[in-house]
Parts: sequence; C-alpha cells; structure tokens
Amino acid sequence: MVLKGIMKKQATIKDIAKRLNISISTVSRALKNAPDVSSETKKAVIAVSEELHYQPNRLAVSFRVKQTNTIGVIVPNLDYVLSTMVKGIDEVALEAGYTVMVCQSNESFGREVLNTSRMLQSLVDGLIISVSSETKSFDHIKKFQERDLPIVAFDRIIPEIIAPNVILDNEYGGYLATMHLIEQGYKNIAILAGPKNLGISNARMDGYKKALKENKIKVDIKNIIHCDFNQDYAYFATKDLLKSKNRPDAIFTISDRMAIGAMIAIKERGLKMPSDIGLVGFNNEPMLSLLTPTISSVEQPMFEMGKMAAKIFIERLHSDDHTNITTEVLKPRLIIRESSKRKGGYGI
Amino acid sequence: MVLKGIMKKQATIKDIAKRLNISISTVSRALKNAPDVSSETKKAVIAVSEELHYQPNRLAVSFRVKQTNTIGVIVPNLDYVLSTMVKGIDEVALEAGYTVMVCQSNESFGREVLNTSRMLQSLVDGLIISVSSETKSFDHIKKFQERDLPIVAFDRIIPEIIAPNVILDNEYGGYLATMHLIEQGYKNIAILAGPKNLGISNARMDGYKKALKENKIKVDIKNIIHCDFNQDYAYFATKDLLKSKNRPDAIFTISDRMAIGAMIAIKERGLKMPSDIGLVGFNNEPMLSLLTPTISSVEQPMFEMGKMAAKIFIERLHSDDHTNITTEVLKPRLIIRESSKRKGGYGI
DNA sequence: TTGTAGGCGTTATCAT
DNA sequence: ATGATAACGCCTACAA
Repeated sequence: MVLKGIMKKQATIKDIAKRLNISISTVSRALKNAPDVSSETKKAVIAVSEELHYQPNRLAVSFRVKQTNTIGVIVPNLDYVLSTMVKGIDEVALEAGYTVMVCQSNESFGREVLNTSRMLQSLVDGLIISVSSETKSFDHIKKFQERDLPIVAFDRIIPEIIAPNVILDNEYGGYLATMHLIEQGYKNIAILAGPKNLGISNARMDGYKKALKENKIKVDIKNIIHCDFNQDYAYFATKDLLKSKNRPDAIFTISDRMAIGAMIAIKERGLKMPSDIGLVGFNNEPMLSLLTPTISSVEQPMFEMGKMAAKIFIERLHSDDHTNITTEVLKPRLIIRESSKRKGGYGI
Repeated sequence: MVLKGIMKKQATIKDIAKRLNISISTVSRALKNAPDVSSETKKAVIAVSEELHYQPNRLAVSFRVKQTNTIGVIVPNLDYVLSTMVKGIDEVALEAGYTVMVCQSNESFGREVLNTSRMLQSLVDGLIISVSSETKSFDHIKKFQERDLPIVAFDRIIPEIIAPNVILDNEYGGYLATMHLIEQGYKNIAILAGPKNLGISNARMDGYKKALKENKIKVDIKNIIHCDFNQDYAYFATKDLLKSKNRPDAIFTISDRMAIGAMIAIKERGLKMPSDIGLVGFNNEPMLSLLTPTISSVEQPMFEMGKMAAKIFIERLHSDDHTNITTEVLKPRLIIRESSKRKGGYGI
C-alpha cells in the first residue's frame, strides 16, 4: 500500500553542474541558450545533458514559474461534434507547445465544478470550456478570472462579461435549413426545438422564425415543439405531430439525433421523404448519408471552431489585455440530401 | 507579450501560520489532520484556512511528493468506441481522486511519442494507453517503467513484458460472428480483415477460422481479404468479392465502418440481405440499427473495459509489486439484426 | 562570462 | 504538541 515514487532518479541540472565543475546557474542558462554563456560551456553542457538523458523536471519549472503550459478543456461529452472540436483545439495547442487536458462533465453541473476546481488547483494555465446543459451559474468559472487565468468558451455560449465565446451562428443555421425547406415548396414547416431555455436551441429557432417571416408564412405555435435533445423524445413528438389534423409537410430538427427519431416516426406513419414530408437535421453527422433516404443537415465547422478557440485562448495567454472580450461567430453551411430535396437544382 | 501569472495571490499555509502565530509545520499537520495536533489548534487552523479560502498549491505538493494524482491517457482517436472507454476510465479515476489527462495520437507514432514524453516530463503518475496503429516499438512506453510509473494498455495489446493489458477477446468475437452466420445457413463466408500485422485483426480472423474448422468448412484463402479499416477500402474489396465466380454468401467485417462499405457494395450489386447474402460487423455502433437493413454486429463492453483498465492501473499505483503482469480479457457479445438473420429463433 | 544565494509552497526530519 | 529547518529542482537577481 505504499505509494511509489520515481526509482531511477532523473538527472538534474545539479548533476550536470557537478560533472562539469561549474555552477548550476550556468547550466541553467546554457540549457536555455542564454546569450551570456560561452559557446564552449554551452557545448559541454549540452553534451553532458544528453549523456545523462537530462529532462527538465516540468513540475519544478511549473512550480517555480507558476505556469504549467497545460490547457484545461472541459466538455459535456465526447460525441462526434465535440470530439472533433477538441481535435481542433489539440492541433493548435500542441503546435504552440501546450498540452491539453480534457475532462468530460457528462452534462452534470457538479461534475463540471469538480473538474474546474481540480484544474484550478494549479495544474492548468487556463480553461477552454463548453459548459454543461445544467450550468446556470458561473462562479466556478469566474474563479479562473480571479486568478487572472484566461478562459474561452466555445460551442455553448456563456455571458460575455465572463469570457470570449467561439460559437456557431446558430440562428443562421436555423435560417438556412428553413429557407431551404421553403424553397423546396414546403408550406407547413414544424421545428423540433430543444429545451426552452437553452441558448443554442432558441437561436436556431429564431432563424426558423426569421425565415418564415421573410416568406410571409405565419409562425404557427403548434408547429414548435420543445423536447429533449434525444432520439426518443423526437420520435414521440413527431408521432404526435403527424397525427394532428393539419400535419406539417416538413420538419426541421435542431439535432441529427432528433432527426433520426423523426425519421423513424415518419416511416412508421408510411410517409415518404421528400415527397410527402421534408426533413432537415443539424450537425451533419456522418451516418446521415448512410440512411435511406439520406438526410439533409446543417454542418458546423467543428474543427475550425476548436482551432479558433485555442487560437484565441493562446492570444489571451500571451497578452495582458483581458478587457476586449469578443464573440467569434462561425457560419454553418447546409448539406442538402434526399430527405428534403424535391426540386431540381444544385444541391450537394 | 508578457506571460501572466497569478494576480490575486492565493493564501498559503504561511499566511495561516502568521495569522495564528504558529509555525507552518503545525498548520501543515493540522490541515492533513495529523494525530499529534491539539484539536483546538486544528479548529483554529481550519477556521482561518476557510476564511482565507486556502487551497493547497497542488503544484508545490506534486513537486514535493513527486506525484501529481494525474493519470495520462493516450488514445489513437476519440471515436465512439474509444471515447466510451475513456468515459469508463474517467469514472473510476475520478472516484479514486485522480484527474485524467487525455491526449489523442491520431494514429501517429510520432504524435504518440510526443504525448508520452510531455506526460513523462513529470505531469502524470502513470499511463493508460491504446497504442496507435503505427506503433511497433515501445521504447517511449518503457520509459515510464524506467521511472517505475505504472502502465496499463487497453484495447490494443502490447507485449506483456511491458505492461498489463485489458483487451477484448477478439478471437471469440470473430468466432461468435462466424458461428452465427454458419447457423443461419451461410456456407461460403468471407472475412474483411484489417491490415495483416495488426493483432486485433488477426485475432478476429483466428476466431473466424476456428468457427469454420469446427464446422468442417474449408478455409478458402480467396475469402480472406486484408484491407484498411476503412469504409472505402471495404467497399471496393466487397465489389471485387461479389464479382468472383464463386461469390461468398456472407461477409464478416471486423469493423462497422467496413460493414457499411460492404453494405453499399452489396446494395449496388442488387443483392438482398439477409436472403442473398449475410453481413455481420464489429463494434455495434449505434447507427447500425438505423440502417436498412439493420446490421448485426459484435459488441464490446467498452465502458467496462475502460473501468477495468483504470481499476488495474490504480491497483498497481498503490502496490509495490509490479511483477504480476496480467492480461484481462473481456468477452464480447453478438447483437443479431436483420442483415444476418434468416432463420427463426431468438436473436435480439 | 560565471558564481552565489534566495525563494517558490509544501512536507518531513529533527529537536524541543 | 509544536517549532525550526532542510530539502525538492529550477530560475533569477545580484555580485564578482
């Protein structure tokens, strides 16, 4: 039951110094290629350090300089969209010499708080976070600010007083999808939205409403269904929708999982896509092109968003000015497939 | 361009000591509830530490005790299977008070080496890894051993001299799938295997061969196709297979992505599943039940595997005995769906 | 160009 | 029960 430490002791600058009969400060300087060290000593130091397989003790350095070169990343989960975004973060961070530490909150506020506090206990230089759906208070995030550690929020927005955001233009996404359905001749378009208070959901719905209004189509409240981000809920909601007297002739779901649920209900009802009813999802998960019919969807620039978040983060890390809090908004694009395309033209 | 440190200085045990006019050693002891501190001082220390919002500086502690309470996890990517496994690791680690640091190698050996070396530079207490497909040499992993840091490999096996493994019984998975196809009356069963030297692939193929032999079916080398773990390769391979004179009447693919590729080729050829040809995949990704027809697949206990890996890791961390290197083998199960079920009976 | 010395926050080994 | 002090590995004024 004894916790174990390091056995084969790592060489330290002390060892190098001893070997060369010089002081540790000289070694330290030589190792970081300081200008005021003679090239001979430098060479000697390098040689010995290699011979001894010297590796700087990052813990000691971090402790000393109060910087870990580690970025904390917290995400609600690692689904297709988020794991791709994380890959983008990784990409930029690694290149900039930072290590990324990924934690999942599992959409739980408690877990998120736990993660932040662990990270805060000195292991990270800042935080890139996509908050859990439960997160309504941001005290745990503000704690980073109090220590002047940069924060960047991505995917899901948080109040701008707190941190810069990198998000998708969700309204535009909803607008794109709805406009497309209208162009294809659908008249009675329903939306499966997410929970009522979720920003992402409302934004996509706003785009939906905007498109309808622009086309002088009245927004029918019966066509707006709030349900969980979940295939089963979407299935039942769609089932109900299709039973109603004036059933919709198209459905826009704000996630692909919901689109799947809707699709199943549509098929059960014996309706054909796109002729009887149109369907557009959101996220463009790869499986959509494998289904019958293939399903149209709004695609996010996931990888780009991750890269952008990391880029902004690192900029802030290297700057003293933390006042200019910006919100970076990336544009989605629509991928048109069979489920919604009933006119000729140039869909993809 | 100035790197920033911590602004609002965190309280330290020194501050607490000063406030109470006692020594820092007493504070340190009180804080960790040592038996030889009077309960009064203890109480006082706790009170002040709360008032000052004292948080131990983990960096200092880690530096001092040479232990970070962080587990490094390296995976080739964060696809469905691996991200679920990571969730399992997370689960156990968090509960045990460890923080998990996840890095992706992107199936690149170089990236994997970089990740390990960064982690090794003192930030982690050990490593849980699923090696990249490029990884043939294990020196970078052995370095952990040299420092006596525990390693656990999961999902993809590495030589047992190096570390304990938590893997799936891949042979049994291949056996299950093939037996099922035989039971369903298929006679000429092909396998889309992975690259020739990949352990996982060979094991699944061994199971395939075993099932055939048990049923006195000759293993036909023309029915064994090696191709990349990839939808497109599988598509072309299947296309070729179906063109051959004596075309197979069933295909077992060692991944679901490959099954998709095969499915597309089968449909193009105008063959029906399961009547004309049977198909079984591997991994049981959720989308399989959404396809037409739904596709049978071998399911791994992903979450369990993650938990198991973390459990073993933590056991080793707390034990001095590192000699007993075991390989933990978990059993997969077969999920039978439409693509392979042409007899009655109790499939799922 | 090089060396000396102090300190980062904590733990642990001595004393007292 | 408590205190003084050294040490962990490294960096960085300051001094020489």
